[in-house]
Amino acid sequence: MPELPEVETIARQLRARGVEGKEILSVKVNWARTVEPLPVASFSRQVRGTTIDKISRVGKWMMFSLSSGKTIMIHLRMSGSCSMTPGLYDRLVLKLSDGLTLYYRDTRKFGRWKLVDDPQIILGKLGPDALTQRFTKKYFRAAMRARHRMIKPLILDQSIVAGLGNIYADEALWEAQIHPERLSDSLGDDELDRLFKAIRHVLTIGVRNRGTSLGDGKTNYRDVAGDSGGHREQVKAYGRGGKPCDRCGTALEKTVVAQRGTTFCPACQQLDQ
DNA sequence: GAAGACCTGCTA
DNA sequence: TAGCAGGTCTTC
Repeated sequence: MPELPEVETIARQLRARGVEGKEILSVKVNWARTVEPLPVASFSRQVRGTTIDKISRVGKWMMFSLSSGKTIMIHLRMSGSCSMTPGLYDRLVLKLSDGLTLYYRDTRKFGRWKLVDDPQIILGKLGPDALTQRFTKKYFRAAMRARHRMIKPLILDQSIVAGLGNIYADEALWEAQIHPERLSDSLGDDELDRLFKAIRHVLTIGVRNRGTSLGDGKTNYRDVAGDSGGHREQVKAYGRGGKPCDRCGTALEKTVVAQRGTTFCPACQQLDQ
């Protein structure tokens, strides 16, 4: 669930709540596999007593830089979130100085907290973050042309561009009017430029709206305050199968592309170009 | 490119 | 009760 805008929202809110600069007084791990590497005891021992100097984000990774020189790298996967108040499904709890407590919540238990010496070992495998200057039109064109793959799974590939997940991929393709199964090396300059712009646009709007949440259940994204994010009303494609396209009124189609649920407009996003 | 694994909760 | 879900990794 959490993609770039949701992770960015959480990172910003943790900063706003003063988590940076706090000492970690204690660590409680309720689901052992959240933590890597195991065992939990050594994770806790290495983290306790350090200060969270800085919170940052690259792609869907959030990093806590610790005063020890180590880094906690957090990946929320499908259902991870952070809160300053306790709740069901808290898998890891950090007691911080000044009376703050950070609760890591994760219904499906897929998320990970990795303690690493060097974040680059993980970040080095990622393509440029979609909202940084490193992600350029020129890079994007070349990366797409260099491959012969369906465009949707390609823009979901974090080693090519970091940050997009299933929702924003569908949104970007809808906005650029490109069929999700078009082959990457069949796209013209104008189409690639449109998609490049759309990727940046949907993510930027997503951040501005503090992320997206669909449905109302416990498994959905929540920000640090427990809010569901304001981007939900802005979604044009994802989860709108059968509903009319905002652009042309044609019923949106729900299919499966590369094993992922995919919604697109069969009129605006054509396969044969 | 596809399928299975990791998990739980919600919807049909 | 079966099938599905925003992510990634491993193994064909």
